Amino acid sequence: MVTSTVEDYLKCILLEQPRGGGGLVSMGQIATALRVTNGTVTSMVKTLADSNLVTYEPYSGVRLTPAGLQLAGHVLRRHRLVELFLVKVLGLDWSEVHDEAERLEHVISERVVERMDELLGFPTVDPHGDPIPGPRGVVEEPDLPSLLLCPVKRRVRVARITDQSPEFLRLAEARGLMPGRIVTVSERDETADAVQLRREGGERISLGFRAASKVLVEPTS
Amino acid sequence: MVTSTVEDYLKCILLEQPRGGGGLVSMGQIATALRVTNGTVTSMVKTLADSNLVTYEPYSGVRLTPAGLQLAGHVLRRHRLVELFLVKVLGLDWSEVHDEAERLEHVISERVVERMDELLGFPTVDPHGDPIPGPRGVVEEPDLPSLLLCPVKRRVRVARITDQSPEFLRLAEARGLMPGRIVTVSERDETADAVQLRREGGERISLGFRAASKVLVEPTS
DNA sequence: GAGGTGATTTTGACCACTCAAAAAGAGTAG
DNA sequence: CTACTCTTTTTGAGTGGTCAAAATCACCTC
Repeated sequence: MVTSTVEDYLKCILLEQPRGGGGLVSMGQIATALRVTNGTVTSMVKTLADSNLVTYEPYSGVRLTPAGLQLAGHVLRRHRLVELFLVKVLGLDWSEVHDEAERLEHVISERVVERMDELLGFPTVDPHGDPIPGPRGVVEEPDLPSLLLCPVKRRVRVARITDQSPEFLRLAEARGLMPGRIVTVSERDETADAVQLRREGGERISLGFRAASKVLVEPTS
Repeated sequence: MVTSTVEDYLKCILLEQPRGGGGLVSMGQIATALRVTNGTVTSMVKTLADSNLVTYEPYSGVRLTPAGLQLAGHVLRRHRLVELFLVKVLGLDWSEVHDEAERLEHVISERVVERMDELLGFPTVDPHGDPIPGPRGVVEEPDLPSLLLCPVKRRVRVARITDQSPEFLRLAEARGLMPGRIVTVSERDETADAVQLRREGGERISLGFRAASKVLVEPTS
C-alpha cells in the first residue's frame, strides 16, 4: 500500500532532483524539505528502496526508479490540477491553494482527476505556471530564465513563480507579476542587489536579486 | 490533534446513535460499521473519552459529548457537501461519490467548504436526500416514513435513500427512485414480501420489503 | 597520512492504530 | 443458583512513522 507519506517522499525527491533526472538527492535535502529529521529520512528511504521506488546509495543519496518517477509524477499531477481547480472553479486565491492541494493530492481518485482535467480544459500549467504532468505522470520542466538572467530591455512574459509561499505570492500579485503578464527589465544593479522592471502599462517595479530569481519568464512571441 | 480516524469514529457514533441523541451506542455497532475488531473500538473509545469527545460507560456504550457532537457534525457536513459537489459540479454519479467523500471529508479546509456551500447555493440535502448539517455542525434528521410505512394509494415524493452502497443506488436510479420523484404505493403483500409502486407517468415497479424500507418519502404538498 | 567538520546512519524509544486470543462481565434459561 | 451464550475488555504483539542522541562515514585541509 502506498501511504500518503510515501507519496510525499517521492514527490519531494522528484522536485529536489536536478533537472534531467540523473542526479542523486541527499538525505539532508529531503529532511529539510519535509521538515523531518535526517534519521527519519534514512529509514524511510530504505523502505522506499525495498519497494523499488528509489535506488539508494548509502552516504550518497537517492534517485527515483521508473516506478517511483511515475508515481511521483501522478502525485504532482494531482497537486497541480487541484491547485488550478481551486483557483478557477472554487475561486480561492493562488496564495492559499498550495497547502490545500498538499492534502488533497493524496485522496482524490483518478475519476475525479479526469473530471477536473476535463472541466479545466486539459490545462498545461497551474496558477503559478508550474507545468502539470500528463495523465501518464510525465512532466517536462521547460528551462526558463528568471528576471535575473533574461535579456534586458526586451519585453518578456512572466511564465512561472518558483516560490509557493503565500507571502511571496501575495507580493507577486500586488506587483502584477502573475503568469501571462508582460514586463521589461530596464536595469540590473549588482551592488545594489536590485532589478528594475517596467510593467506593460508603465508601472515601475523594483525587486531584490533573490526575489527576481524566483520569477521565470519567456520571450514574447 | 484530531486525526481522521478520530473523525471517523465520531461520525460513526453520530450516525449510529438513536434519534434524539439520548441513547448509547455499543462497541459492537461501531466495530461493525467501521470494519474493525471489538477490542480496537474499546481502546479507541477510551481515548475519545479522555479527550472529552464521548462519555463512555463500560459494558454499556458511548454517547457523544457536545464537543464530540459538534465535531462529528462538521465531518458529516463536509461529507455531504462534498458528495453534492462531486455530483453537481464534477458530474460524478451519485453511486460513486460516497467513498470519495469518505476520504475528502478529512482534508478539506473550512475555506473550501464555504466556497462549495456558496457555489451550490447553500443546499440542505445531499444527492441521496441526507440532510447537510449547517455551518455550526448541527443536523436535524426529519422523521420520514419509508415506502413500507407510508400511506397506500397516495402520491408521495421520494425524499431520501438510506443505503449508500453503489449497488443499491444504481438500482434505485434504474427504477427512477431518486429524491424528488413522485410515486404511489399501490399495494403491499406481506407474505410475498413485495411492495408494488407506480411512478408518475405510469411505470410499475416492484420492490422487496427490505429494499422498500430504504426509500424514505414525504407527502406531496 | 592525521585531524577535524559536517552529513549520514544506527539505536532505542515513542505514539497512533490495529489484530488475535484470552479473560471477564452481563444476561438468560432452566 | 448454575450453566451457557454473547458481548466487552484486556493483553500482547505488530506496523508505520517519527525523534533524539550516539556512532559512523566521507571528505577537506594541513
